[in-house]
Amino acid sequence: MDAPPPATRTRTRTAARDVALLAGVSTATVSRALNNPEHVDPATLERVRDAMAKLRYVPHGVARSLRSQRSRMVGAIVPSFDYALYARTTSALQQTLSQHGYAVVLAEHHYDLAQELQVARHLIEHGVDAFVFVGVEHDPRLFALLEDYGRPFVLTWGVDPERRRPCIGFDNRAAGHQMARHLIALGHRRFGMISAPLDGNDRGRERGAGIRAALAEAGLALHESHVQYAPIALASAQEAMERLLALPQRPTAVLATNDVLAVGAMMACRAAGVRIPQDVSITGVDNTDLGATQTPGLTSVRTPIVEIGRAAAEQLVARLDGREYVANQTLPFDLVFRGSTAPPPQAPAAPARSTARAPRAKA
Amino acid sequence: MDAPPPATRTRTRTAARDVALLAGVSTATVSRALNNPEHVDPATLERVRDAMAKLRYVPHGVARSLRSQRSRMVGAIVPSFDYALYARTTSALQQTLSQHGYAVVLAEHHYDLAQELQVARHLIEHGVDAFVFVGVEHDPRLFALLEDYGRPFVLTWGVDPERRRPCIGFDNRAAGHQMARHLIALGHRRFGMISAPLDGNDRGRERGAGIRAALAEAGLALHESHVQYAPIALASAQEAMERLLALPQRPTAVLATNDVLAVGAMMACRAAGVRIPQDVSITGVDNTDLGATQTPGLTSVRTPIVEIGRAAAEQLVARLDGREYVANQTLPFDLVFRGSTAPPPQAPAAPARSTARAPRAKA
DNA sequence: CTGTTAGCGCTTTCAT
DNA sequence: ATGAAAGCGCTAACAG
Repeated sequence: MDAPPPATRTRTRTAARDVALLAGVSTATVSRALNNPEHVDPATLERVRDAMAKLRYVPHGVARSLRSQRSRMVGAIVPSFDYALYARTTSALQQTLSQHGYAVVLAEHHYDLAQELQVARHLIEHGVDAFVFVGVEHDPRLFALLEDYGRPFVLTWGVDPERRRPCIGFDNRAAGHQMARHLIALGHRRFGMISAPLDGNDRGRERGAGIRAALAEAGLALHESHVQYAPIALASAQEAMERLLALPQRPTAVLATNDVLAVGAMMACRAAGVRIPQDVSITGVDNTDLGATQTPGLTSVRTPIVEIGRAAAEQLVARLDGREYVANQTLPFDLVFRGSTAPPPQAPAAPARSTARAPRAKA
Repeated sequence: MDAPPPATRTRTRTAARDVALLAGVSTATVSRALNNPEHVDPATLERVRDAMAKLRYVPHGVARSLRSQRSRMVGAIVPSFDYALYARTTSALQQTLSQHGYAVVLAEHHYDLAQELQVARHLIEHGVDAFVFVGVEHDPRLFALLEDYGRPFVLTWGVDPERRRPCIGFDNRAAGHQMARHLIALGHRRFGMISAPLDGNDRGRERGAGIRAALAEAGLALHESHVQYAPIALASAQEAMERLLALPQRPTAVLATNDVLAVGAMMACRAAGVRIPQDVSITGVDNTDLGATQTPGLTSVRTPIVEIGRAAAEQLVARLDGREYVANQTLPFDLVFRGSTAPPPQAPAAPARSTARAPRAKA
């Protein structure tokens, strides 16, 4: 229970004026020494720099921002940091931006697009120059706000097929589609799906859509009772899988729209004594360490987690500098096959349409 | 390959002056309506608020910062976001700060205390009001800098025994100590340790020290060949464990100073056909999902990941508001026992000092 | 190449 | 309760 003095910023810090005085120049020259050293006489430059060093001068970025209309801060608004994914993307973003002298202001919206709008407003108020968002779909008022305040932004983790706005991501639908194809090729015919709630999550929705499309193309039904929605957390995914396991026509393969959900499903199987992959195959998306280290390892989609962050940073820096940039980037992904997928218990090797049942040994 | 116009902040945004004009008041009153509404006549207040709404006025935080000497931004400088831990703490920090109108500026230093100093300097330049750091130990110049610029800060994830600076964390040494005690109590006598590199990581160092102390107190040796240092990543931990497994006197229990290292060790065991816990027990620290979901589950220490972030935010807000605050908080932790620990292969139930070997069945 | 001047948008005395 | 005026620290525009 300490009773400290209120946090006051006492002694005024050394300002450009102090440096100017010591170096015998004007503040304008101090400013130039910092921002356009090539326009300063080498001898003068040295005097100024000496003075800066002597006084340990740190420019007042806030004053600079007010005058120059640029804060050199970028807002990163992500759904959540609980899922390690966005933390890693943000880390890459931060590292790259930092190399260019930009700072990252962080905010979460917890899959609430209305809150995302609020948060963006706050960050504009705080003065950020540009934004990175996750997902392609947002509140129209968000785009209006960004337009109003002339803030460049880039959408990540998805692609806008119509290329209306700058996007850096990959084709989530294709990812779901390919994973479903993999299981179909293994001989599965009875599927379950564990999806993140669709609200405010276009990545999950696209992945699910890809899965549904692949099954439909193969003439396979995915009854809604075989689709479970669960918040992105192990416990809720586990419960979702329990419901799937309790189904009369239990699926032989369960596709989760991300690794956390998939691992939650694996936990449910372990608890229920259901063997993976002998009794049921499970797949995730994102290829996280969480999935890769399971026993058996989780078959997943390797998504460009770090590349997205880096590319987003580079695009924004280019734009803020008025340079050319590639507005839409579709990055590659690929499937990583591990032990969690195998042919179904009674695998119909033949491309039968019905739930055929021909006994077959598994690898 | 788009060639866009340079990102210009065109049309000057609506400022307090515009609101004042529309409401028929001065900018001073607009300011008061925002910051001291109780000092404004209710009727006037309403007019001003209407005008703000009509113009969708968003205050210019940068200008406000320059004038008021407070940016309402807090810098969070963490070692890395790759280890999900700090992301979760930062998430809690951000949520709490956000409720009080503060934004979080994020930076990593990758366990380089010199870079941490640099980064802090940058964030001061960007104008943050206060800082959160991870760990108790830092470059003395960092503290000098913070002192110079009058920036309050709180150190997290550790405790300063001498209570010289505000700290919110837990006793890492005790955590390591208790975990080692657990394994000793199970009958283990030959130990290995996988530690994060000690440089710039006082949490790891303290945990290791606690482990060493517990072993020493039990009269057990921990030869340096049985201590492996590995960067906090699965692959390097796996290699470290491989070295431990190759030892002539292979340990029956391996203590890792965090969950990532422990899981890496588990991977090495699986690859080598070494059974957990029958052949070797493994423990981690931090009780992450990564460890909890392994087969068998990882015995670990539940650390106050979220509480640290929340408490740090609350302390800083209190300080910045000039309110009282608790400078030093030691939060509790506890051990979580899972399947990765069991008595050693040939457990000497008796408190033997030598590497006795009496056959014994395991649970 | 360098200095002078003005002012970014806000808050804050100091009057009234 | 409200307004006028000053100025936070810097950079941009313009002279010279």
